[in-house]
Order: sequence, then structure tokens, then C-alpha cells
Amino acid sequence: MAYRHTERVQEQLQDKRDRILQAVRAVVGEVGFRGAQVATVAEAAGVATGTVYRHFPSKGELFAEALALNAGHELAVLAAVARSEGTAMDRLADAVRVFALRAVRARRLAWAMIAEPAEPEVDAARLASRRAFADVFEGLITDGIAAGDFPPQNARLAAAGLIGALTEGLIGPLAQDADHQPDAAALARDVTAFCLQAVSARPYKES
Amino acid sequence: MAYRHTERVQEQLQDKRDRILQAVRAVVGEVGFRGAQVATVAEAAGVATGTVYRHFPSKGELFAEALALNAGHELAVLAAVARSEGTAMDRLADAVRVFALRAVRARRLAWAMIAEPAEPEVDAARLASRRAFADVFEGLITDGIAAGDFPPQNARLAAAGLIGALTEGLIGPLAQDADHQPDAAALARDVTAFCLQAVSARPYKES
DNA sequence: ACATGAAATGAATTATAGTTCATTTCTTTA
DNA sequence: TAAAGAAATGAACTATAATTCATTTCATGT
Repeated sequence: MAYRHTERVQEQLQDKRDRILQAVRAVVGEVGFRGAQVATVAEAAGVATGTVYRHFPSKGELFAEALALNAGHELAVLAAVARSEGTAMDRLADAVRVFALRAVRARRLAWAMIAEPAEPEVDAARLASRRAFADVFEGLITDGIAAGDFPPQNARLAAAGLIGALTEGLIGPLAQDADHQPDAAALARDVTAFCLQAVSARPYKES
Repeated sequence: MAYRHTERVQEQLQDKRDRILQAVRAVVGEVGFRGAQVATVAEAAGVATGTVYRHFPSKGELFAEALALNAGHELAVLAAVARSEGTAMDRLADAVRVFALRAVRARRLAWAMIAEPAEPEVDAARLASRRAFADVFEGLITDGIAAGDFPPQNARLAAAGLIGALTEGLIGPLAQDADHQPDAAALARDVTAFCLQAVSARPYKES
């Protein structure tokens, strides 16, 4: 017997794994999934291409894990806001505002995480995280309906609508050319207003 | 001199071109941009792969033109609704409803046309058509504000929000598993309600 | 019918990017 | 320090799909 894994090696391995995941985040935040190649990620992580495959079985799984990691972090932030004190209306307002502010602060990354299609594994991971986000919003809307803050409505659909509106308004293609809205705070404010109105206004009735 | 283009040949050429564009539509409606290869499109059009390149310079431009064609058609429908008689609110309601119904009727195609990233040329064409759609909604919202139907708001952002909500609610990933909403009409109704609430001027509860 | 030029064909080529693996470098323990 | 096992390397390999082009087929006008 002349070699056995020591704690330090384990740490180095874990550290390298983490660095690769962080590199995915950085590269994707820069050029999106479209432009993120394994070789590029490896270079950004300071390792050789082959090393990536010692830590992850395939590009798809690597990217999916990176997405899940990031989404999990964002979800924790959002869930904390949703769990805070206050009326459902206030908490929904805070949640939407937080989501909006964080998204505009890292548009390219947010777009990739939320909407940009990629490998099937990534799509699957995103679907899961997207559902988790929608669940948070749905819970708040349901609370609001129960409390009488909001009118009865299809909470599940409304949650999806909120995410869609946030995505499109903040980070989608239409928002890319932000030649008229360079002010992130103002953008977040307007989007928040739109979202709250969408769930809090009285039901529309045809005349 | 022994050969010159005759009208009949021109027609055949035009016809073949159209058939290829139609084939793109059919294939994309089936498997999306992700699964749409030039060879598949050629087969669907009943021509050889190489023939496609006699009519279009590249895959990207072919697909971009197919998208523009389809989007133009949808836009015409939407614009006609928006131009009809009635209050801004009614016209917006109709526009949203029409958009929703047509989208759910061909989900895969709609998702590809509206959101599924593809070649850069396709993305560019989509951005243009997306702006055109947003412009229609924006115009209606602006009209509504002027008429006092809707409260003052960021009309451009609201238009983007509507498109986002429609996309997410009707054809996005969250809507794919329509295990609970097989009824297209009901889905369209709920989405329409959400969209109208988002821009309408009747707060449910004073804050 | 035939000569001519255009269009269609589809197998071969090319480009891109993911994956592998023989070799090298690093860690550990005797 | 040397042997042994593990990790890292990156050039080579492979798979996929877009594009090309030598050849064949088709239309036209004499």
C-alpha cells in the first residue's frame, strides 16, 4: 500500500469541482449557453478540457448542475422574502421586486438560467427550478386570495404569468435593447407595478 | 440560343421555394428548431437536400424567412383585431384572446416562433416580429390610457409583460405539462383575464 | 429530335464541438 | 527518495449536421 486519498486531496478535488461549476456560471453569464463550450469553461476554470470529464460525465450534466446550483441559491433568497412578515400583497411585492432587481443586475445570466434553451439535461433542470419559482409565487397568490387581498383567480396560471412578465420585461429580447431604460431601479419598479396589478386588480368583465 | 426562362419555369421555381418554406413550418411545428435539420426539411418538401441551397443561401436565412412569413401572417390577424371597432379595453381583450387561442392551437409551433432560440438570423427575425407584436399591444394600451380605460403606466413595458405572460402561461415549459388544463378555451380565458387585470384600472383593494 | 443551358440531385466534404485515452504530473507512504 | 496509485493533460478521435459540387435530369427553341 503506497497511496490513499487524504483529506487534503479530497478538498482539492472538491475545490476543482467547484471551480469548474463557478466557471460555467461565469462563462454562461458572459456568452450564454449558446457560446459556452467545454473547452472555454475548462480554460476559465484553469484546468484542461479532459479534467472536466473527470468531474462530470458530460457537458449536459455539468451545465445542468451549474444551473441547479445557481437556481437553488436564487430560490432560497426568494423563499426567504416570501416567508417574511407582512400581508400577502406586501410579500408578493417584495418577492417580485427582489426577483426583478437581481435579474437586471445580471441579465445575461438570468436569461440563460430562466429561458435560454440548451442541452436536454439543462432544460430538465430548468423546468424543475422554474416550477419551484412558480410555486413560491403561487403560494403567495393563494395566500392573498385567502386573505381577501386578491380576487379569486387561477393562481397557478397567474404565477406562470408573473414569471413570464418578469422574464420578458426584464431580461428577454425586448429588454436587451435597453436604450430607453438604463435605470435598473426604475425598470424594476415598473415591472413590479405591472405584476401586482395583474394579480390584485378586480376581475375584468366584458361589457 | 436554345433556352430561356419561361413563365412556367418561374412558377415552378416559386412553387418549390414556397414548398420548402411550408416544409420548414411543418417540421418546426413538429419538432421545433432544435430538431429541424435541413435534410429533414428537404424530405418534407419532397426535394433533395442540395435543392434547398439553390433557393436559400443558408439554413439560418431559410429558417429566418420561414419565421418572418409566419409571424407576418399572425401579425396581420392581430393587427386586424386591434383595428376593429370598440373601446381600447375591448380591443385589447379581443387581441389577447385571439393571440391565446391561436397559440394554444399550435403550441409547438408557437413556442418555436416566439421563444425557442435558434440560429442568429432566426433570432434577429424573431426580435423584429416580436417587436411588431409588442407594438400592437402597446398601441392598444396607449389608446386605453388616453381614453381613461387604463391607468397611466409604462405602456412599452406592459406590452412586453403581456407577451411574456401569454408565452409563459400558454406555451412555455410550465404549460407543456398541461395535465390539469387540457381545455384550451378555459386556458385562453384565464390567461386573458390575467392580462386584462394587469393593465386595467380597477384596483381590487385600496392599499 | 437534338443541342443547350438551367435546375435538381445526393454522396462526399467540411466544420464544429463533445468526448476519449495514452501519457505526464502529482501525492502519498514505506 | 523511490515506488505506486490517482489525477491532470490536451492532442486525437468521433459524431453530427451544414454545405458543396460533379453528375444527372429536365425545359426550351430550332
